[in-house]
Amino acid sequence: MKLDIPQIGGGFRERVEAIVVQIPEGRVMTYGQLAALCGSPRAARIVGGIAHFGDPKLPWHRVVKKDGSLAEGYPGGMPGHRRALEADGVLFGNSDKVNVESLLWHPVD
DNA sequence: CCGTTGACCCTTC
DNA sequence: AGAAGGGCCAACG
Repeated sequence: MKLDIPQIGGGFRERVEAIVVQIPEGRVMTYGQLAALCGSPRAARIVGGIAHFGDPKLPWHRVVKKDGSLAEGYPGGMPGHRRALEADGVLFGNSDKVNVESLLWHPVD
């Protein structure tokens, strides 16, 4: 046990969740992108912690790494994460990564 | 207030 | 292109 991610009292976690819940289907975002939008571009790790202890109802499966690789902590590991993205309509190539440059979404869009 | 931790990111070999 | 190490920031006890 470590970072339990406390209740909504500061704003960082609330801000991140607010963005993740807005990610449309078939699109993906990077932890660094979310962190930057919330005000801390270097707090990508914090976003990851929120992803695990945050609201499971949010589409965390649409959040991937900067290079397009999937999260290892996701339920089921990379395969489980890949299935979730495919369910959203995201197609994978021969690699276990997604085309971030093409699927990367932005809240202003 | 200080130390520890993490679904990461960046630089370098 | 892949692997290894260090650093970053926010939150808990």
